[in-house]
Amino acid sequence: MIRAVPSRRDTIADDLRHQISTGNFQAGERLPSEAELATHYAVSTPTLRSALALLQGEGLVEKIHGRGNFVRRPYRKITYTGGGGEAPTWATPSAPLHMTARTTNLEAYGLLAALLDVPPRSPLRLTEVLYIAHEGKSPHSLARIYVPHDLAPADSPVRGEIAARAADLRPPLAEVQERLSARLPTQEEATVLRIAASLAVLSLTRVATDVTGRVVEAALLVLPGDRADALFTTRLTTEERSSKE
Amino acid sequence: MIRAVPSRRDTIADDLRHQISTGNFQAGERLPSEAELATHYAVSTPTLRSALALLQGEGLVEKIHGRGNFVRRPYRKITYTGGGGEAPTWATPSAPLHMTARTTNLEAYGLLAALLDVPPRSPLRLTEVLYIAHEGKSPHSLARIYVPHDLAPADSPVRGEIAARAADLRPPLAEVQERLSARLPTQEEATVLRIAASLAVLSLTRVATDVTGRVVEAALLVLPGDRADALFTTRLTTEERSSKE
DNA sequence: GAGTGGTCTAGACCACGAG
DNA sequence: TCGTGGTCTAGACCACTCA
Repeated sequence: MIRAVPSRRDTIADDLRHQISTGNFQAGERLPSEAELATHYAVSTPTLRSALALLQGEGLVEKIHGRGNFVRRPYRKITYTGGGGEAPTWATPSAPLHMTARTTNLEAYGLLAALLDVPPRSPLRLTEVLYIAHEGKSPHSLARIYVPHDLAPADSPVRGEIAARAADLRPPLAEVQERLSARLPTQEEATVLRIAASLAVLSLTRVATDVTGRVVEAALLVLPGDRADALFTTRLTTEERSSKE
Repeated sequence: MIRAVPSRRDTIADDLRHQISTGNFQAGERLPSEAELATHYAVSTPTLRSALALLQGEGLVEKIHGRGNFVRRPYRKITYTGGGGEAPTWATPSAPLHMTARTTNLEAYGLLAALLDVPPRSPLRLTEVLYIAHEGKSPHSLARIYVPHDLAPADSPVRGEIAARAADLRPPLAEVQERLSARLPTQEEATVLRIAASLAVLSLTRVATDVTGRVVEAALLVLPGDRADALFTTRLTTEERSSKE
């Protein structure tokens, strides 16, 4: 099942990976131009570019049009902590992420209406908050949070962290559903996050319901696969254990 | 930020997508050969192939070397249900998945040792069960489950479902940790699952601990992003709600 | 304007699958 | 053997970035 003759693309990608991992190419450094690399490896530019595309998909290399190919800094892996209730949505190992937020009011339609469990015919007024997390200068992840307009705080300033969303003046949460899938980013997401279109993202949809059964928040999160993962911890109560059969 | 002039690749991909969605190309059907398509769209073969690669990454098209490009059947989306305790790991909407399993004994090393929380120097004897779920004839997803050898059932036959793993003769579970990330498949995974190397997979690592704190199971699951997602439901108890500040 | 990556061409030759 | 996809070439021309 394994190719007897590895393709030139793979050979080149392996070599570049090795050179990056050994520090021959430093993090943040610009690689030689594609033309130079193609000459060095004695391949044509399309072949070399396909090798770079592999590294790009792994998040090792970032291409910037008109400037060059850059070795990405090793990531601080950020862990999204699921389970809704407890405090920190983001477990940040060292440096905190900087968030920018933009608030918009709109009406529920299509997917949003389904998420918020409102009839699509009688649209609900929503407050959308678009968060872009930054790690240093480069964007890290993306979150769109929708809250029914009457539950949104009257003032909607930029807030320091995603966890500090309007969770205070509402009935307590009763249930949080989080659905995760892996996919490639949309073109828009790839542009905003400055990631390759071939880098997988973790797409997370979170719906929070309060004790009255009303959906009080829906969130769409996009976490690039090379710098974020999600962790769910379930502690089983004795009742659950015994009901397991 | 949006390209004013869409590339030929995108134009062709859009057209093929449209033809597939309108049933002009039926599910399971073979597309015209790449040479024919290239002629039809008046582009060169590499350009046409890059358009097909997009559809492949979306799971709409399956390439089979020497045979052609085939329209994939629409997927039954399978939902992996997290949270460990409750019964069904897989929520299967209609047709159940068929599982094949292979049991091996080996020793914990590297990643496995870390997962099972044993010192890497004194390797632990493990039983590995490799599951491949099939939907009809084509592979669906992949699971590798590791259990300490002394906890594995003496007989290790092929079992009907993944949930029926050795969970009966052990101390009850106390905690389940599930870590999810999005990435591209390894070459091996792509081969086994017959998916494109560019189709994102959901990678799930599950570690179950019993009441004594011992790791009794580690599982590595690979769920292709086009046919599976994961769902976590958290019901908040009153204590958790009140401790939220 | 110089240098970079982005897209595309019009072929060539190789590897795989089925008859 | 024949038709398919897989890989690769050696350019061309366009678009973006920066000085």
